[in-house]
Amino acid sequence: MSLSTKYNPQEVESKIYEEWMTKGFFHSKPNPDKEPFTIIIPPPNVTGILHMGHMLNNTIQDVLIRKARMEGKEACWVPGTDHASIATEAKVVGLLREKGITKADLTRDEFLKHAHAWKDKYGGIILDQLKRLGASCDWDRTFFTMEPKLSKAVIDVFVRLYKKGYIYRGNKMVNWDPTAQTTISNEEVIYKEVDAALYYVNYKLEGSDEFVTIATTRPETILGDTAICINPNDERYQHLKGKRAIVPLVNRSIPIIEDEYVDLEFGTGCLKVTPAHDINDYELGQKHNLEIIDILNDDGTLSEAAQFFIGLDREEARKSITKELKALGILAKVENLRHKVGFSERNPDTVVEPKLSLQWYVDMQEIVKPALENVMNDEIQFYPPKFKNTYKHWLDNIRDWPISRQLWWGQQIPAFYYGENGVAVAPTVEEALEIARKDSGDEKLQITDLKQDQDVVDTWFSSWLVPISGFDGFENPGNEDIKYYYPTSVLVTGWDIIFFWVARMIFAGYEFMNEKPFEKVYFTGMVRDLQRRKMSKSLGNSPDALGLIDQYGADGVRVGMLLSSAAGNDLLFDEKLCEQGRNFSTKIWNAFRLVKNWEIVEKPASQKNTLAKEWFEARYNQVLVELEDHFSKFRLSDALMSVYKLIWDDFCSWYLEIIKPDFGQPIDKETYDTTINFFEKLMKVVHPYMPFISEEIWQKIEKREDKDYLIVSEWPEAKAFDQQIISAAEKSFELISNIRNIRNSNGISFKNELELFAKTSEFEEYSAFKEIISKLANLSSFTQCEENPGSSLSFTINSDEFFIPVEGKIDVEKEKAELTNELEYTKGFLNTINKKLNNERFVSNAPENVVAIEKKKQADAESKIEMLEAKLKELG
RNA sequence: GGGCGCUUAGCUCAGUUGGUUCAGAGCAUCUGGUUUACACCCAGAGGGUCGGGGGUUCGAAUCCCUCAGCGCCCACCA
Repeated sequence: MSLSTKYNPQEVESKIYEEWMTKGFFHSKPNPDKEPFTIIIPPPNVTGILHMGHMLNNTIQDVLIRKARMEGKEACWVPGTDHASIATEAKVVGLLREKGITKADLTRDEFLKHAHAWKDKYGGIILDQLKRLGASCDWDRTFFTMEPKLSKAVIDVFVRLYKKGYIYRGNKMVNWDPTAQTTISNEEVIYKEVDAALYYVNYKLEGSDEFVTIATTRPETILGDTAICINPNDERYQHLKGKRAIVPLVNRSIPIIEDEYVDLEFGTGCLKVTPAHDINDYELGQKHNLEIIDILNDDGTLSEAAQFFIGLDREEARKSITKELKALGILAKVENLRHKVGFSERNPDTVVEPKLSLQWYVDMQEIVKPALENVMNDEIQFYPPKFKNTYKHWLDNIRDWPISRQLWWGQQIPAFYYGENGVAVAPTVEEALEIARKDSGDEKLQITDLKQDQDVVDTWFSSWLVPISGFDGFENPGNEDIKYYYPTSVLVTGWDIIFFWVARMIFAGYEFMNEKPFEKVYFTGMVRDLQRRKMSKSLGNSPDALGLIDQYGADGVRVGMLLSSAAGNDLLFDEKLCEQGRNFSTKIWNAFRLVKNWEIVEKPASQKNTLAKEWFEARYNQVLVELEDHFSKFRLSDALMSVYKLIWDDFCSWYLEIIKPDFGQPIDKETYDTTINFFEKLMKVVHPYMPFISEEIWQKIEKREDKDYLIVSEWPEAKAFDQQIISAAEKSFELISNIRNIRNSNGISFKNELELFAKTSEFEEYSAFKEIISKLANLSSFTQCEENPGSSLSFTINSDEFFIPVEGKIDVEKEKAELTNELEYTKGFLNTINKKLNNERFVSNAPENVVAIEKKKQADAESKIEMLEAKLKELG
């Protein structure tokens, strides 16, 4: 079989993925003979396209799932997409606008028709992109959070929690996104520092020519003022107590109230109170029984209630009113102020407006309890554990969850209103009718008398259920899937959604299944650029994910991403890492090509080859143990690095170089077979990281049976290994390196054979590797000696001395300088050891073995000094 | 304002219970090498008083205190 000189990832990857799919290797079903290993994907937005964050996150999941599959577990990775109500609705609204259609012109059904059409056409592209990455998801199980079954679960859960008293409707201050025109939760508000202005405005006191100056960042809200507040302890304003002031422009008379909430230091110490447009003002208003004047429409323009600037946007109104106040001569001054302003997560340019409104809430007080406890006691383990703190802090301060959204794309809230104040919460209108009739005692109520709530629930109110609803655990609580796969094994997600999603899934798990949703949570970091900036479209610093795969191959990109990403750490993405990944593919391919092209001959293996095989076998098993340790701690980068070095350094640089026949010579069959077997073993351990090239080589090694694919092969089990041969080999390799170093620093070409003499008590050990050393260091002889054979370069390893005779071709002065350096260093080293050993307290307190080690170091250093001095003397 | 975390080589980071896994890795840099699997390569080298200071200890990158710088989360002053 001939192998192409160049490895072509594009061609190989699509072919291999196709084969895996056809053979159904990704599909999982409950198998009582196997241990389940389950991952639920963090469902990407249905409108999304693959970005770096997805690539990192899903590569990690794929590594874990592939390893589990090879370990003989029933590996099930459930993919899906999230309907992402705000994001998707915004997208559809935007597209309709381009066609000249506004949402207001459409009925709910018409709008949803458009939305579904768009989703069917473009939604889920991201899932195909994940296939390019090599994601081995069970695609037969793909879910969509708005598909009928999952939506039904959402509705049922709503009703269930309502009946339990956990869901209520309340009129409170909420965060309002005027662009999307919906409520959003606290978690969806992003605070950013902005440069703003602080306006000082004079309010006339009622029945007087005096005035009081307030400071505000939002002069447009003056129109909704219903009080001025001072701190009762403020010496400056004692005279204002009990008086009233006049709101400029609207000429409303408002009370001057007192509250210690007011900060004496800030502004003038006089606070204007607008209960409709600020959370703190609202609370003041409640406390002091103030009127609430809402001067804004839902879209952020000024309402009739404002009296002035009606229909003008908030920002515009601010400018206009400032002008007006200035004209009236009551704008005392304007200062620059840098302060934090809340923006909408989904519309990053939109300032969130506090707004009083009637919304549905989940009461979190009870539901949170088991969720906190079971993370703190590690029943659910966080990697890295530092996120337990963040989690606890949030849960300790948790507030009720506003779940209604003024959108159409999502699950409509199953609340039906009738009569004056009647509300019936039920999954269907028919059931609601029954409840309504019973509650109201009015048997004549008809379906047409019921009006369903127009809002939908928060997207997270559906995604918090996916570990359960993904296995149909609500409608079919006892089904085989949910019994077998739940709780899932590990959740892999970014720490940025720890509150949005992770915490809420934990609540849901305990609330609805009475069991955790997952055993472990692996938090990935954010992918950033080299300047630590977040990847973003506007910065243009986000590489094209698919472009990277085209360029470096999926394997290359996967390796590139995982080379430097410890759990919880942000990944500073550098395309060079992908290059390194691609180079690794090429390296593996070339090594395979080398071996495959050897001519094979029936003859006994040389001692050198046998030794090399024994050593590599041991080394391989040693690395397997390392790997298990890394994997058990989710150190995926370390595990990858172990494999990388095993293949590149141990296998290619040492093993293959040792057994490589001279040019044009054949190799003995036994060594060849073993080497091919090593390839199989190496492809297994690299497979989770580089699924494509490993499978390709696996298939090229020999003709395989139909089901004999690497993806479903057995993960190798670490066997007991010979530690002795490893350390002996390491000694020999060090010797080889030393000789190479001598060649290098003295300009002796590798082509010149050298003689090597050793003055050591362990000559037997070295000479076992004689053939190997001679080959890799190009020696003509390697013999034991008692004394320096003369005109030699020499070096030591531990206390063994080695000599290489060179016929006057070396630089004596340079050699002398090097020796002197080393002598000085060793003397200094000995000095510190002597100090330690002369310290009575050290000798009497430190454990025996530690003292013994120091004594050995002392002896070694002493003999080394002796030797170095002798050498220097010899050189003159 | 409350909380969490970080600071180790030029860069990105490991370093678990204080001592032989202790000063490491990868990348980058430098030197040398190419008719022989691979320049997407091979061989080799240099580089850090572990942020500063103090303490505990026979012994500290590791534990404690303190200072400085950085990052993040939460709350939020109009």
